[in-house]
Amino acid sequence: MVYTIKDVAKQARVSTATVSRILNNQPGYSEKTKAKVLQVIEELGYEPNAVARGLVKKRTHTIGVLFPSVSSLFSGKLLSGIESVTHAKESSVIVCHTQELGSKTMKYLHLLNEKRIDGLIFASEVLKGEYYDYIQKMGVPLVLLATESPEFQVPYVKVSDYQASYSAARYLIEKGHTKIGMISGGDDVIAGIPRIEGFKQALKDHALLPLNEENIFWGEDFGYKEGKKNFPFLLKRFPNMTALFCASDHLAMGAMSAAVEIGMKIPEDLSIIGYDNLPIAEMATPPLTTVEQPLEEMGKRAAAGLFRMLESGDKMRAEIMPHQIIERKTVKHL
Amino acid sequence: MVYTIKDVAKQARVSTATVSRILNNQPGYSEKTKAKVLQVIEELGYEPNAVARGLVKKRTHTIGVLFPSVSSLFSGKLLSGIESVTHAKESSVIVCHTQELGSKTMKYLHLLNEKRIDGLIFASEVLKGEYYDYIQKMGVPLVLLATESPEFQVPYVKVSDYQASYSAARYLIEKGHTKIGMISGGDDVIAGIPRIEGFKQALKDHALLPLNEENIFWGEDFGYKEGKKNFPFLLKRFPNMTALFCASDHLAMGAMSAAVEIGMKIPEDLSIIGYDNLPIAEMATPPLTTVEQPLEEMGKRAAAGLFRMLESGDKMRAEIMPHQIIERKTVKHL
DNA sequence: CTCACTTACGTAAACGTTTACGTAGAAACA
DNA sequence: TGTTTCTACGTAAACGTTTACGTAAGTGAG
Repeated sequence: MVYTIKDVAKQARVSTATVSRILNNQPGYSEKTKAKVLQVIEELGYEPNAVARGLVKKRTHTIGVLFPSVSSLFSGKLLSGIESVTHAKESSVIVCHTQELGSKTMKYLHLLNEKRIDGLIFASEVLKGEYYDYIQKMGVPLVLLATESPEFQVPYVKVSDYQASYSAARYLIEKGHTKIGMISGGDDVIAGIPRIEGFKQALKDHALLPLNEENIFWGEDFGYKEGKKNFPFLLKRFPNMTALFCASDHLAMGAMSAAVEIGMKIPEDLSIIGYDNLPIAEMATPPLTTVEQPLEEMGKRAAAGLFRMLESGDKMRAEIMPHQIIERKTVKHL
Repeated sequence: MVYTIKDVAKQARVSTATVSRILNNQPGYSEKTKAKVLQVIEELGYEPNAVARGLVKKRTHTIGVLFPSVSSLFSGKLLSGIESVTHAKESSVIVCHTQELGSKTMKYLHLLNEKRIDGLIFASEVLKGEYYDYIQKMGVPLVLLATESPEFQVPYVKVSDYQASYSAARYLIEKGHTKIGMISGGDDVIAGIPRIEGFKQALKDHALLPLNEENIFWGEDFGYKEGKKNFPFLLKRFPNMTALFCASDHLAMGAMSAAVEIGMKIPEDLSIIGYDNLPIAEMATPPLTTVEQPLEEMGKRAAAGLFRMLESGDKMRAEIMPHQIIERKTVKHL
């Protein structure tokens, strides 16, 4: 048997209004009735129905989070951050993994709209016009996480891919490297191009490389297999390379694996630096030097910003999170 | 402006009942009115309010999932499976990460109860009596995932830890090893003890080891650091070990790292087999041989079972999922 | 003692659906 | 033609809350 506010009211010989007031601690009752009502609540094990409450308050205390994939460490860390602040706000999060399929994304958006979520976090994927328009219609606050939108003005939380890549390259240069290669993860506007540009700029600023870009391999995605597959091609094009910047830790792991398979030693024969600082970076042999994105903190910030928008109504502004080089064992000082 | 069923009814000059019938395609209207209503819906961009619907139908099309941690690859894979079948059922999943804190778990349970979720998946943690009792009171179907309950009769989906560990040990034996060590991840009844017992039984069945268990190191948890920290202790106790079974891939990665740091070669000097087959296993250098748990499939099964219970009302029975040895490069044939 | 406030409630409408029940007209049948 | 059975709806209650509004009793000032 699950009880309602009416049962409580009846048992305590008061009206439902009074019970509701006590529950939401608003004024308008004596200490005596409060005690009585609380006692009845305790006895019955009554818990308010958030669905009914949501209906009248037009607030469900639920936010939606859209990820391309939910099973990667990357999403996991972001989600962990989001979830912890959301829970602290007495709310909960509905996760959706779109598998980067537009149709799935739209279907999720409709579902979330029907559920009348309070707000939305859109993570690590590009915000298409179709999505944006629909979210506008939904009328809920939106924040982008680990991505940004050149097209629409939407608050976001991310590190600067350009600057972080610049840092990675400069780090290698400071360690005495001059022949530096890069394996990129794609040509998307968010994480693809800026990382390449940051890398190139660092080399240029130190008057290092020719401009024909034979030292950059443009991959298809950011995965392990891609890194493993593409490393040999890059090496053939650029055989005297002494250091390599990979646009993700997964790519770096793949490249490292390919390198040791052909008998190279890391970091003696080749220095490698990754990007993300996923837990695997620490577990690699040797442990991977990489540039850290504070993923969990980013998730927290995004959620905190969303709740601020919800509560105060004013817009959140973009937050550029600091990145950081995590020095481990894959870069050799020449 | 967000429209309601009343707006649609008014515009289409019918009653809300008719609109509702059309929306839920129940009989009771002509093709002509249906067309008219659908047209109005289209024009207004009306979408039904799932909150109101949930209130009267007493079904929210939302399930809850409780994880100890949401940022591990392990949870990620499980969640991915759960999420995909849940979405196929037009439902959504609320994730909660308890951080293995009892107080947090109870708080989540209350939250989920207030939200009137339809069902609950409880993953990879032991189901305490307190939780079980409360969930019973909630009156929603429950399935355990990657865990089981010796105490209460609750359906679960998992591999047999005992058998999987037995297989791992037997695999090493078949490769000619006789001096086999193990690093365990704890002494809990679910994943700790059974893996140790399976391992011991395999050795016993092949008349291999003495019974004093100096070849087993009982760790505190299943993490990388624990593996790294404990490997040297085990090696000291059991110096002529040629093969090692670790109760998780993370432990194996840690042990591997510790081993190479003291100059050992894998698999020449020591063979290692892990447990889980997380993505990192493939990315390790050398790639880690391990026993696979089909995590994503397990997530799918658990969710599918939960929905079956919801729809048909009958109990789901426990499902033991098959495990499998994934042969990679960390085990040498003696 | 009267008047104005305040306190402590209760009443009932509203939130946006679904659905049991009722009914008018058409169709079918005898 | 009269009776019955469908079909195609409409009416209104119900789901479990919150909250605007009303009101009776108590309190304090003059």
